[in-house]
Amino acid sequence: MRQLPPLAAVRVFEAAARHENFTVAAGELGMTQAAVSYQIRLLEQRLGVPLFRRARRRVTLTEAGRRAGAQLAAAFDSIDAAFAVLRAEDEAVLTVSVTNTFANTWLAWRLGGFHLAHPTTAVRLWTSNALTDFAADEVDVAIRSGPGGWPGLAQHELLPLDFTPMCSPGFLAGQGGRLEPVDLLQLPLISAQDPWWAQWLREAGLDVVEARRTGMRLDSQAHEGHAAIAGQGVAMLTPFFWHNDLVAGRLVRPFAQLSSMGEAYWLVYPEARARVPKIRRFREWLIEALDRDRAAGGG
Amino acid sequence: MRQLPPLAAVRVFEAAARHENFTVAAGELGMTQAAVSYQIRLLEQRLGVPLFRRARRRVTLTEAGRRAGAQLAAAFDSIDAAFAVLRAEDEAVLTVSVTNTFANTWLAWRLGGFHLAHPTTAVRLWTSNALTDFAADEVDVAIRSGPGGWPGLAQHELLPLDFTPMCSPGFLAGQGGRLEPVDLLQLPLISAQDPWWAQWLREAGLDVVEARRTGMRLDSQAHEGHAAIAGQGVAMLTPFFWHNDLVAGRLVRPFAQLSSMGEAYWLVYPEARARVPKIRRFREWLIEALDRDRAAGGG
DNA sequence: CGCCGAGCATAAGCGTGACTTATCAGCCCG
DNA sequence: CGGGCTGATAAGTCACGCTTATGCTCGGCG
Repeated sequence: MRQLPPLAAVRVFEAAARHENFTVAAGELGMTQAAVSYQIRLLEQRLGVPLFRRARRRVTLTEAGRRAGAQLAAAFDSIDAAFAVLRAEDEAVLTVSVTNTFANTWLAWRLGGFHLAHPTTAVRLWTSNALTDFAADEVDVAIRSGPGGWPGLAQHELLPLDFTPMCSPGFLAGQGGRLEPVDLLQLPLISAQDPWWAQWLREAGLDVVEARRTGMRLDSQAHEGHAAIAGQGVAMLTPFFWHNDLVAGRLVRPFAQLSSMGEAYWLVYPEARARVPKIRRFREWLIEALDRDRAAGGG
Repeated sequence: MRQLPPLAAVRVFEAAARHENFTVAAGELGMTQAAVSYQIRLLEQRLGVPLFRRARRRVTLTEAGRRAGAQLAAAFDSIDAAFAVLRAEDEAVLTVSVTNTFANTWLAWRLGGFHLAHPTTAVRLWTSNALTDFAADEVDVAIRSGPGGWPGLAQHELLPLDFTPMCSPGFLAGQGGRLEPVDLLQLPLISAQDPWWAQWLREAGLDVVEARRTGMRLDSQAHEGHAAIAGQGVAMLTPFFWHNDLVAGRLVRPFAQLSSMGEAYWLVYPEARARVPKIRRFREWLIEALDRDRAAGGG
């Protein structure tokens, strides 16, 4: 029966022994010098043997420490090797399946921040509006809209998918500078067949019998928004995605009413991979970046 | 740069892989089955790979798990070996230097409990009234009386060393059934030269000019107490040590006054060995056993 | 000679995640 | 069909590993 010391302390000692320098070891392990000092002392007290000699503002290994350190380095290499085969997959590349809209209006502009925070992990964006088959597509995480509740997937709600009509300032001026909901029935609506229109108009008190089939139909809110900016009509957009364009005056939002179909944007990935480091890092960065944006007043 | 999973989880997995049984692994590691299940799941989520197949009320290793498990077993053996040389000292024997008094009146009667709790650690008692040289005597821990404050030693106060006169019931009857402090000056005092007598009598309001040199002198409270039980006179004893004899009526305590010279009994050992497992186990058992005794009303 | 920076030790305080307890669910067996 | 093994799961607790802040010592340098 083995009688191992606490492995956290052992790991710290191995790093400290390699460098013969607590501060450097702390840096390697991503912790503070004080923590290293603490763990080493713990281990020494447990063994009853000094592992380092403290002298003149520096530490040197004792003979006992040197021998143990060398053997531990090999042991940890072995542990590392044991798991290396299991994570044969590329830890350096994270593949994100993401809708066109989210990629264009938000993610592409922020991804630099992730790379700054985690220089060793490259992100590959895979824009697709279809639901992801994680196994087949070699996708690590997906950003999707929907009602949530996918089985076998961990999910994090990113933002509620609400919407309101928007158009270009020029377009609005052409309509006399202001609009009532009822006016929309006469105006060119971008992707008018989208159920969002019916929902919003219904909530505005207008009884819409049938969806209008006329006008342009685009397959992504990103395109719809750009069409609206170009003055082609009124688009039903999610304010969060168009915050910058609203602030910059490229888009205006004639109505306060904000509707929703109960959907949201989600970050999802297989539950079984919830703690894969690259996935965890991306999740934490994404949620924090969104929080920051919300605190700053929108997208 | 290595990218190791949390080592606590790795250690649990190694044991679980060896047994292919979470409950048994939990037993080996001294934790609950729930904890093992938790750690395995953590590890699997981190690797993104199932290590066990759950089927029919039992777990079997997956191929990935089997390979990793085998390699980990070797790695932990290596870690164990790295420290084995350092703890060349005998983990199976704990040497306790202890005063005659404490050994006879308390420790010897309780030691069985320690052995029950820790069957693999044998305790060797080394009774000696001299202060211990831990290095020279190959003593692990010492139980000593004194004022405390030894440099380089960790210390735990066990009990205050207070004292009061005691004698046998027969002896007391021979004196008319009750005593006043002043009577003591005429009676045979056991180890009358002991400064405890002067201290107690002074606190009782009697001015003792010189220590009495007559009567028997014994070198240990254990012997003094037994002499008192034998009716040889009045001894100055620590109630905690003689609780059983007081309850059983072998000794009586004529006075409520309890004096002290500010000393106490201490458990001490070198600070550098504070976390050596056998020392830690003994410390925890000893302090708990004393607490239990105190809760039960004395030694 | 005195100041500063590098390096480790130490104290205090905090947050979290590794545990425990309790319960449920599946399966085997008598 | 119930009892006795398994493991999974949920909730709640507590230890302890970590951070922050500070002190100390030593060496280098102007």
